Amino acid sequence: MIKHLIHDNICKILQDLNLSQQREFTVEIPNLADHGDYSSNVAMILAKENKTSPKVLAEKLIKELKKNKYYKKVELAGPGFLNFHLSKVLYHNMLWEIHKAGQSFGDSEFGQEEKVLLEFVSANPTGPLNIVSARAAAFGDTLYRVMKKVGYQPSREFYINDAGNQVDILAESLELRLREIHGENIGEFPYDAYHGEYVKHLAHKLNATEGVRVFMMPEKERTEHLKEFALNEMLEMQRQSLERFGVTFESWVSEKTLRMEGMVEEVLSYLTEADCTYEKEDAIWFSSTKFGDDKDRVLMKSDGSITYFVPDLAYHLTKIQRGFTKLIDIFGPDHHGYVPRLKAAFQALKYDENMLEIIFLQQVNLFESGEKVKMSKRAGKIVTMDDLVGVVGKDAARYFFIARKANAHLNFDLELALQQNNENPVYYCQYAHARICSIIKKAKKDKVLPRTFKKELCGKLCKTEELALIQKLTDLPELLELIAEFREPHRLATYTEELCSLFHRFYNKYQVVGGKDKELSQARLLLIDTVRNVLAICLDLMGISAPEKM
RNA sequence: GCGCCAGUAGCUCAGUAGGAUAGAGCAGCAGCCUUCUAAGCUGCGGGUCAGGGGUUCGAAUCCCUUCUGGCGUGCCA
Repeated sequence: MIKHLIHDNICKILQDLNLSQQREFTVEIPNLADHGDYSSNVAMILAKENKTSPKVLAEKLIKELKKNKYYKKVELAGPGFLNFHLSKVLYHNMLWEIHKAGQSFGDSEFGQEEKVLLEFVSANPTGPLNIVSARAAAFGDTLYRVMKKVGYQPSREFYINDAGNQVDILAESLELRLREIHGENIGEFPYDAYHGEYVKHLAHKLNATEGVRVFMMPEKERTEHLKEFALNEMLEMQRQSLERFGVTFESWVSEKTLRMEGMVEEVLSYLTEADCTYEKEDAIWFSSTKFGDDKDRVLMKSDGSITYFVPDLAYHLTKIQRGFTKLIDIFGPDHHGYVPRLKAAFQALKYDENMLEIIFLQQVNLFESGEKVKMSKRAGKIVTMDDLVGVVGKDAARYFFIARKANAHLNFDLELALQQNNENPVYYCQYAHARICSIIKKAKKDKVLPRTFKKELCGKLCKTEELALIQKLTDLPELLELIAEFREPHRLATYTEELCSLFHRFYNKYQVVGGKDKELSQARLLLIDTVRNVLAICLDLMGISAPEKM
C-alpha cells in the first residue's frame, strides 16, 4: 500500500509540473538500508522524454516531494534514484489501517470482476489422481483464492474425459478382474489394460453388490454397465481425494454430456463454414497450419470416430458462451504441443485467442533417500495423490507444490516432507502463527490484553524490527495483485516465509508481555495480533491450516 | 531435425517484469533457553547467475548464438 501511495504521489506531482509520463516507472524497496525505505527510478525513466537529465528532473521532483510530511527525507542518489526515508508516523497509520481491516486486508477491486474460468486437474477418470494432479490442484486452487480476493470473479472447473477410449479400456480391465474373481483363467493381463490394484478393488465392490448378474447381461449392455459403474466410482474417488486436499470445484463438465448435446457436430460445422476443413485419406482434417500450427490436425478419423480435440474445442466454446472472458487452462508438462491447434481454432472461429491462456506445470519428481522414485502407470506402480497426502499431510503437500513456480520442475523430497521437524519449511510458518497465539493467550491470562486496541498505541513502536514487520505487512495488497495478474501463486509462499522470519527475529529480541511498560506491551500485542491476522490470511489463501498451538 | 520449458551457492529454490554491493532454507562450523513455544534466533564460510556476443545510464532479467537437461513433435488423451 505504501508503494501505491508514493507512486500516486509522484504521478500527481508530474501532472502538476506538466511533465510527460509515457513510460512506466517503479517504486521499490531497495536492498540496502542506506538507500532508504523506498526508492524510485522515475527520474531516470522519464528524463529522456522530458528532454532533461535524470538529476535535474530528480531535483525538481524532490522540491515538491519534500512538502509531504510523511517523508522524513527524500534524496537523490546514484545515477538518479529517488530515495525515500519515511516518517514513523506513516508506518503507525498503516499498522492501524491493517489492524482495522482485519480479515478483509488485501481485498481489492483490482480484477474488476472479470469472469475467469480456471480449468485444472481434469484427469482421466481411469484411476487415482497422481502427484502432477496434486500439484495442479494446489496451484489452481490457490490462484483461484487469490484472484477472488483481489476482485476477479473466478470459477474452478473440472473437465471429465468420460467419453474417450480409455474409458472402454477401463471397463475391459474391470471385466477381466471380475472374471478373475469368479475363478476364470484370464491368462496374461493385457499390456494396454489398467494394471493398478484399484481395478481389483473395483471388481470386488461390484461383485459384492451384483455378483454373477453382470455376466448374464448381453455383452453390449454389460459393457455400458461396467463403464458407468467404473466411471462413477473413479469420479467419486477423485472428488474425495481432492476434497481431502481442500480443493473443490464450482463445476464439473462431462465430455459425454457435451457430445450428447450435439456440440461436436456444431463445432465441426463451424469449422467447415469457416472453410478450414478438408478430407484426406478418409479422414476430416482441420487446416490449423493456416493459423500457425506445425501441421494440420485430424478432426474425424478414418473409422468415423472423433479425435479428442473436437469435443475439447467445443468445451472451450461453452466457456465463452457462459460469459467467461478469460479462460485459463492449467496443463501438465506433456501437452504443450496441443496449444497451437487450440489457438488456431480460436482464430479460425474468429474468437480472440488471447482469451485463452495456458499455464504449464512442469513435472514432479519424487525423491526418496536421494533416489528418484521410478513410476510406471501401465504397471500400476505409481505414487498417488492420496499416498502423498496420507504420508506428508495436506498442509505440507500443498505448501511444497505452491512454493515452486509453475514452469520449473519440482523435486519433491519425500523424506523432507515427512519429517515433522525444522527442516520442513511449512512448519516454520505455522509455528510463527502458533507462537503469536501463545503470547496472546499469556497476555489474556496476565490481564495485559486490552478489550480493544487504541490507535495511540501504535506510536510506541519504534524499533527497527517492529517497523520492518509493519513494512512487510503493507506489501501484501500489491503482492496479491501481482500474484493474480501474473498467475504466480508461489510468491505467496515466499512472502509468508519472509514475514515469519521477521516475526521470529522480533520475538527473539524483544519481550511482548511482562515488561514494566504496559502500553508498550499492548502496542506490541497490537502489532503481533495484526501479524497473526495477515499470516492467517496468507495460510488460508494457500489452503494451509493456521494452528493455534503446536 | 523442428518446437516449448529450464540452467543462479555443495543440495532445494527465490530474485519485487530492466535498477544500486545477487538472496533464503538445508547441509558445515561457532554461539543463544532461571523470561511470552529452541519446530526459534545470532554469527562465519560458500557464486564466472551454463558459455559467448549484443541492446543502454544500468542486464541474472530483454535480443542473438552455442552447450546441457526435460518434454513435445499420434487418425492417443
